[in-house]
Amino acid sequence: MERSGAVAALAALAQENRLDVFRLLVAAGPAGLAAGRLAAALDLAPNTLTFHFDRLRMAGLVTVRREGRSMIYAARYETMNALLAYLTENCCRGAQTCGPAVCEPSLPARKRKRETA
Amino acid sequence: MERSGAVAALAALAQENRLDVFRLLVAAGPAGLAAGRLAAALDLAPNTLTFHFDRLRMAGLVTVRREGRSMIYAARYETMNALLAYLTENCCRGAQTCGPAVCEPSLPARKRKRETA
DNA sequence: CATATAATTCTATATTCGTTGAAATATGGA
DNA sequence: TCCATATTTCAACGAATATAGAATTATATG
Repeated sequence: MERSGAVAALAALAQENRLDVFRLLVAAGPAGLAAGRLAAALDLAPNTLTFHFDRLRMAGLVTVRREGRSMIYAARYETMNALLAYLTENCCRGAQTCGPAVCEPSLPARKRKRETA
Repeated sequence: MERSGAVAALAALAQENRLDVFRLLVAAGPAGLAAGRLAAALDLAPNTLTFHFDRLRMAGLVTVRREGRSMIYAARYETMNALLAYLTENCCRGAQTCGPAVCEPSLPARKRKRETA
């Protein structure tokens, strides 16, 4: 990730409602959540939410897919991890002290190629 | 760290010049850098830089101290790490897959209580 | 087709942001 | 004290941001 992409992602997350949206999507995992459900959960007007979704999407932090009448938004872990990598790039250069700082779905242990159980 | 603090830190970093400033400070370590040196390095007007320093300082991302005629700015790793922790909080809940995501000075291996060498 | 649901688009508006230029403050040295 | 250096403060301005209201598009169902 380069600087402009990092700034875009940071700006997208630098807003209370969007940060809430993104955290809910991260917690929701790859299945994502319908726009309406998020609107209800966060008590936001649907058009306001659309505005915020656009920001998140332009920053590459979420994806959308249509499912019937609903639009399902889901977190893009790849971008999130690239951002974390960019932010920690200048820290403890070369030392292993710094963890990889990765973000993965919260509830992945279902259909994975058997590991840890 | 709570949401408002995270938003403040994200907003502070969500600007090209400020992100550059912060990364240079992170790379510079606890010794920090004089405002003038950063102004020269980034080719920014001194008053513009003051504006950005204020944002970073209000977000708790940097500290200042006077040294002669110069103002020395330094990164606050503590806040940076709290932000990283907040961002990765909802990721792979409970799994060790996610690293600790910490940010420490780049060149610390000098006066530490002997470890790893 | 008519209607309800889900979400988006468009327009407007108050607020905040980033930069600039001029003036002011603080420190150190002759 | 006088002057240069280092940085901040103040005022102004165009640009971007976040929200709200009204109208529109898309999908499903009777």
